[in-house]
Amino acid sequence: MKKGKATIHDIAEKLNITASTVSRALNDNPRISENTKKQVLKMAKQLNYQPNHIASALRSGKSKLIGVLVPTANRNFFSSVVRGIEDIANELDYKVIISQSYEDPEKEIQTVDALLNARVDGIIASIGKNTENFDHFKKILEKGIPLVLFDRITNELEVSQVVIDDYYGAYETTKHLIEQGCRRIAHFTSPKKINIYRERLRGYEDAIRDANIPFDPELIEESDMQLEDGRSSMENIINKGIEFDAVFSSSDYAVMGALQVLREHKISVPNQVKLAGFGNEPFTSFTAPPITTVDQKSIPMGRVTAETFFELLKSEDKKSATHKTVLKPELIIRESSLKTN
Amino acid sequence: MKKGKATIHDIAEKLNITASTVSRALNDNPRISENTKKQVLKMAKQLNYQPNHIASALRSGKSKLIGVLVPTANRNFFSSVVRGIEDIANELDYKVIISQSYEDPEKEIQTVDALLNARVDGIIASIGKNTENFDHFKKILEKGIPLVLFDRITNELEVSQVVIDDYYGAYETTKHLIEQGCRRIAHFTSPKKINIYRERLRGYEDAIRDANIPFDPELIEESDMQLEDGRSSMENIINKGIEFDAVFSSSDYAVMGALQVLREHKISVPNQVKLAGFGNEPFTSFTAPPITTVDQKSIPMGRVTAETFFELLKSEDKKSATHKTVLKPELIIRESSLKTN
DNA sequence: TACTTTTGAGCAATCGATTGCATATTTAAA
DNA sequence: TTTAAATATGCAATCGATTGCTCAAAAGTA
Repeated sequence: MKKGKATIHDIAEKLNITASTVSRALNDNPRISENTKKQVLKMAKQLNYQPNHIASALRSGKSKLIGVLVPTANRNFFSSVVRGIEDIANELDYKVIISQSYEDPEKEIQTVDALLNARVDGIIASIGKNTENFDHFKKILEKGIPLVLFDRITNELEVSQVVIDDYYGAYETTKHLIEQGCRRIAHFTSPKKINIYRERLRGYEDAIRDANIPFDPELIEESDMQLEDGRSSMENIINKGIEFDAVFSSSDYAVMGALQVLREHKISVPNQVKLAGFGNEPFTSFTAPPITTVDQKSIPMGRVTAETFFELLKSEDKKSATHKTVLKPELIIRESSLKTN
Repeated sequence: MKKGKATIHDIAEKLNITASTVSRALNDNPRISENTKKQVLKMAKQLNYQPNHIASALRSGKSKLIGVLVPTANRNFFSSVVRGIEDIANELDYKVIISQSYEDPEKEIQTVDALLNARVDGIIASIGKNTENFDHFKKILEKGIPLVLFDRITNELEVSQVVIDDYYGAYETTKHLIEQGCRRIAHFTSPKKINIYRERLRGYEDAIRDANIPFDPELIEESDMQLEDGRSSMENIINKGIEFDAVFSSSDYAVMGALQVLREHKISVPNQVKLAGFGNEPFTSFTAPPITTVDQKSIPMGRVTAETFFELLKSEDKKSATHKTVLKPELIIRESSLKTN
């Protein structure tokens, strides 16, 4: 029984062959006879041999580890994407290392470094919302290490990316609100320069214009989009006496804040004001009334991201293997946005 | 610039010393002179040296990797614990590998094996609710690999564990409902033989008895505790015509289901029936009315679990370093359980 | 029978860092 | 001045698996 770990050398010794032969047999190398392979496999089982991935990683340069970098692990969207990634990675015998940037650019840089140090075979990331310099991501690319971005992306990098069609999601949502009779739709967005909010705003604007409704900048509220921010935004609009009959928020949390404030002001949803959010956070279906929102397809996004990643990993020419996938989000219509006959 | 990666040998060559000296210098070994250390550090920076953790792991037998096994990564409670673990692990230069068992005992076994194969330095796990055989965990212990369990534990294993005081949480919640005037409190629980539901049931029963309220088995509903299950349980009770004035559910999801059904039956919460859940899932504060629940201290639990883990890792004698931490949960009282004057 | 191929395995170097055991150089003590 | 004790490095093996190159034996060809 020894110290517990059997190595290829132990197998080799028992069988009176060399470790190289054992290694080749285990890797099903055609240069080894069937007979030898059979014996090796049998002995491996008998000795309860477990390959040492670390040794193999050192020699082969492949760690079978993927680094996943998300702003925070405990947000439903991100943890669901991680789940999707892990689903696929495990099927292919890869392990997922998870790290968080906490939306802090400094920490994001360190974390990328740490992942690189851990010798991951590649990185999947969603960019923190305060990140404006992308040198740390460029560094990954320069090292020839596969990189795939999802959801929070940037155009400054030539990388594979997986996103949902934020523009479409926002356009459809806004259109839906208009169809329900709304003409003065407030929009909550973020001043942050990240793709998702920008695209959603664009979708909102276009839908408004296409319906020949004048765009009123007074109806746009910028904030950090947390629940509290949504509350303030709503209060702002109400206090300024701005006329509005709907709120379309780029974040479910912010729209939740709006709902609370409306309740407090005894403004009825959806009778007087209709609401829609974005993200399909679990809670949106549990509120009273349930909130209309846009599903971001988080688990599929994780799976597609992982698939994109492994394609890239296999490809010879990283450059030309770069491509962008756009998933269609789904408008989930619930009571908060429905016309009350 | 070479191929990009500088090794200790490159540093050694430039400085006309040996790799051993460089290695010692980088590890701040007292046997190396301050002067040499300074030079090595300087050259390391100059060559942009990044230590190869894989090589170090192979030689030292320490991978600086922790395996974290959870039923599913995208449940708020688990992802928050993972976040807490990651917080601490990162401070100590450890990386976290995450894997999921999907509540499937078979998959759980495979996953443990995979983590062991990845040569993690230790494992932190929460047991799947269908797991009844613990041999795979015993195997971890037999190999002398540190193991810490959190939340979903078992008494069949002599390991360090971190849990909340489920009994206390349930007792306090039930007591609170009684204080609000309830006498016929239904309890939703699971038939699964796992510690958390058993303890919560015990807390419920004791609180009832201590208040001299007769225990009525008709008020106990067993299910898998998902939202749909909560709905059925509530329907059951209503349809059977069982008298009740409160529901205390061991799961927030199930109590959410109950709330929906009560709404549909036009039974007013908290006027006619009071509600309390367990878990403090984010949505519970967003419902109408907001739901009273028990906070499980997920992020602290993650941090404490990680701390327990690292203590164990450092300790010489794994056996005696085994200990159990019990965190106090917090009853979060919200409108759903409050007496309406 | 003599010569070329094919097949199956072994040898030894390698991946990069670590570490027990020398060894050389100083410094301190006798 | 001689010897003992520190101090600073070097040497070489090691962790376990992989792989280019070499070589012997068996099979095929002329």
